[in-house]
Amino acid sequence: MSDDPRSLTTIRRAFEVLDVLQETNGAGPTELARRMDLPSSTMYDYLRTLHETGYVTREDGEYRLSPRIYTMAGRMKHRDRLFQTAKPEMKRVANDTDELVGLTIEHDGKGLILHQEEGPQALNLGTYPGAMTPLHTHASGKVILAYLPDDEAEAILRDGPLAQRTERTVTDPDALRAERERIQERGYAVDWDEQVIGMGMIAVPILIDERLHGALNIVAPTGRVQNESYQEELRQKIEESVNRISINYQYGGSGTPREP
Amino acid sequence: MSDDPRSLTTIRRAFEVLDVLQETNGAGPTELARRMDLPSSTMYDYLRTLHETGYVTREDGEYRLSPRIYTMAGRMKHRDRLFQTAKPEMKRVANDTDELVGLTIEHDGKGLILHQEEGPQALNLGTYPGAMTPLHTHASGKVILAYLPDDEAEAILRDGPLAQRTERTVTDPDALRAERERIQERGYAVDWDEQVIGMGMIAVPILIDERLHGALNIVAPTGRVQNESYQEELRQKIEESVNRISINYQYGGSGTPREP
DNA sequence: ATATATTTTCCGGAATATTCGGATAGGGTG
DNA sequence: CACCCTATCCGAATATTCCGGAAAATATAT
Repeated sequence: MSDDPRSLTTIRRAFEVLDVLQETNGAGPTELARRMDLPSSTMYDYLRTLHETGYVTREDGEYRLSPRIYTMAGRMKHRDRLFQTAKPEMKRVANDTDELVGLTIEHDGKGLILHQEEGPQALNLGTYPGAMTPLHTHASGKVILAYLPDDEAEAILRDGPLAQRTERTVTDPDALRAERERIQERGYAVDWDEQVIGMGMIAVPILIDERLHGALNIVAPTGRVQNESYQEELRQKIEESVNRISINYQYGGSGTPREP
Repeated sequence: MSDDPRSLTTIRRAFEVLDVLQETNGAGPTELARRMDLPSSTMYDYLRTLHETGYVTREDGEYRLSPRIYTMAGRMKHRDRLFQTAKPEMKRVANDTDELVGLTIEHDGKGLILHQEEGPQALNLGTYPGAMTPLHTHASGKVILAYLPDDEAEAILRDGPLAQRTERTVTDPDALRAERERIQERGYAVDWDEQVIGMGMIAVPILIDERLHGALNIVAPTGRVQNESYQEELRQKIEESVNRISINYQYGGSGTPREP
């Protein structure tokens, strides 16, 4: 539990409380104390303090995560230049194609959905902004793997385990290494049924100044993605979109929009 | 600084560090230590621990908030029943009217934008999900004030100060009390130029089981909102939408969607 | 209604985790 | 190469956390 004797256990525990609160969806000191194996008087002190900070709410004896988290995340996203430049483009493509358009970045060796725009009829199979997924399980992640520095990509492939999400998920490191090269040559990646059955994805890297900033992808039902001409059409659309994003990112407006 | 001697200062400080990190957008121990008036060795301990938790990243000596916040907020939102039921309705209205549709909830005496859907051409004047604003400065907030229990509303009006956002912002408590009553009678609120010049808003309460869950609103340029027949049209659309939301909220599907 | 069980909140003192000055190492700049 | 600034490391003092147990509050059972 206390690995490094120099790290502040009080802080580590406080965040563990947040994690547990997220799972329990509202609980009292006793239950939380049980879950974390602490005296409930201690848990009480933690909850009281977390409540003071505003990140935890207390309603009739039940403590839960406070919507203040939304404010922190929202502000951060609002100030993110990649998000700001990508968003209008993603909207355009989503409305144009009526599919689901996603923007994924790498964080901590995993894929994190930074933003998503859905066309009016687009189907969404349970992915949402903020969700983290293993990189090797979908086209966006594989694009990221392909354009990550070799050593980082290799570390991810080597240190596994590489989760098997569906029966089509590629989990063999050598197969994934081969795919990295193919993606680097072609400049995009496609998958279907590898993360979720019925879901296909086309993804291209967002490279700015030679540096990988993320991947833009379109999600469509497997059937449609298998159709080569449609796949080609979608691919062109997101490639164009990425071009505009990278131009606007570099030469575009002020950067940070105003605050309300 | 240390108000209540029984609250855990380590936790309070840790969250203050997060706040400061949010403002600085990347900084080293020394700068952060200066800002919080602490020895930099102490700040180092905090940063090191926050980094361990995963909520802070360290890249070449610069510490910053980690995208992990997105994951926490995203999961929370994804599990929020009000959001889940409102979202498809908001999309429909946004595409139908081509304006900006918002869902605001009350938190800590202020208005918090839980979600926003923009029509393809909708203009967005700097509001974003997660943003918090004083309730008395826009239609959504006033609807919430009107349907909040009297004592809570009164506390907000009494304890001021009521910020003046534009020259049209209503800051007189008595005027706001009168408006509460009018809103309760009519069942909706309208404002223009009260929060942002050029921005008009129509808002209706989301009442489920007699309890206020939030407010749904449409934002449009002041000029369009001043047009009575258009205003009426928009109002009807969000009222219908709220009806569907409240029905689906009560009798709708499973509740929590699947995780990816 | 009354009794009983359970949970939340409060409190004081012991134990120990945090804190801070100072030492060291690392980076950048003229 | 010397200087300055910053990040990191360390050990000892002490202010904080932590826990057991009491009191209040709440829920459940009789």
